[in-house]
Amino acid sequence: MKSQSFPKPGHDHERCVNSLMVHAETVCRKAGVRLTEQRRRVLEVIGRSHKATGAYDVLEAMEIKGRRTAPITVYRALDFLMSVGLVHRISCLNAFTACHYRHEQSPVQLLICKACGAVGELEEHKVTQAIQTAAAKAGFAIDEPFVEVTGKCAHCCTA
Amino acid sequence: MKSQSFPKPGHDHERCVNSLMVHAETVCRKAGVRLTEQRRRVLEVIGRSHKATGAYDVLEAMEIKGRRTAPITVYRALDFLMSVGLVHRISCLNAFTACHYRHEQSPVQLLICKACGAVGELEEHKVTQAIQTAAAKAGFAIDEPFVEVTGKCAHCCTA
DNA sequence: ATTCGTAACGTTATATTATAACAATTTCAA
DNA sequence: TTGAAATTGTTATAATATAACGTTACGAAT
Repeated sequence: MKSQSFPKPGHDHERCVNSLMVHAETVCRKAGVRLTEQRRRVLEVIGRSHKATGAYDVLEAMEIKGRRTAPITVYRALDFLMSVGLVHRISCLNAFTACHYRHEQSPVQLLICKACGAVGELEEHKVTQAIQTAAAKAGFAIDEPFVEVTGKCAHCCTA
Repeated sequence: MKSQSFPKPGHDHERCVNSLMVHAETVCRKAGVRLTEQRRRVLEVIGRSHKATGAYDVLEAMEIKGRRTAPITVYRALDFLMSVGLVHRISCLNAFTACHYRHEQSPVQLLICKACGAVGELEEHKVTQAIQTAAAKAGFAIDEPFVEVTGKCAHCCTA
């Protein structure tokens, strides 16, 4: 799998999800943390699309026979998944997206298509470096750089 | 006033606020939009510090003799102020900060000090360009790039 | 100066997103 | 197997943001 990309419309998404879940197992095993049932379910729901998913959307999708779990359950799973780099938060939308690539933990740039809702993940070191340089000039020590770009993806541009 | 910077601790903040309000008048006059009393009050409150300010903090600060305006009033003013570039939204904090510089409308990078809460504003074209280049490679047409960097400011680093 | 259309604001209600606090359960290792 | 820590359940509530609709203020055109 590529280390960065925008999701192609019509790609084999089932493989995509399978790969995501297998990867998740690997990541958690290596880190010595537990990918529990709840966490797996939350990741599966978010991974079903490349779109931004709200916490309450996840909640709804996890509903079984009218029985829904509490919001806190989803938020706890999300916090865990973000801590291991399997999910990205999209602040400007108050939403989340699964990390479908292998850039675990390193800074990512998110591209958010306003037309189709898809979220692309980039890992451009030049962007990160430019931010690092700019921050350093101001004497600012970076903890985490969040880059979220709204716009129109290639597919929606041509369509 | 510099076009970009991190607020110096101990700077003359009163001048800072005065300058902000004068600038706001100018911007609005030029744009042919109205800096009404409510909008002015909201901007004044936000401009009082270089920190991130929540909408409900503004609400509280605007309270006169126990009488507070409705949240929507603040949000409407914030939407207006953002539309003319006098206020920046800080998505990762669900908060807002006054724009103390003169980079109206062009993309800005926000530096958020986790120690003292101060927010710095940069306008580094290299950052914007790096994002532009990266997005272009992915065929993505940028609408707006949000860059929010958390960390520790120069003053807090040495303190 | 009047009036008329639009922009701004007031008012009430509610939607959406996120967390607190504490009890019960599960897990894994000693 | 038992005890500490991690996870989850349960209930309640906090924090952030918007909808809908009526009223007022403003400014341009007559």
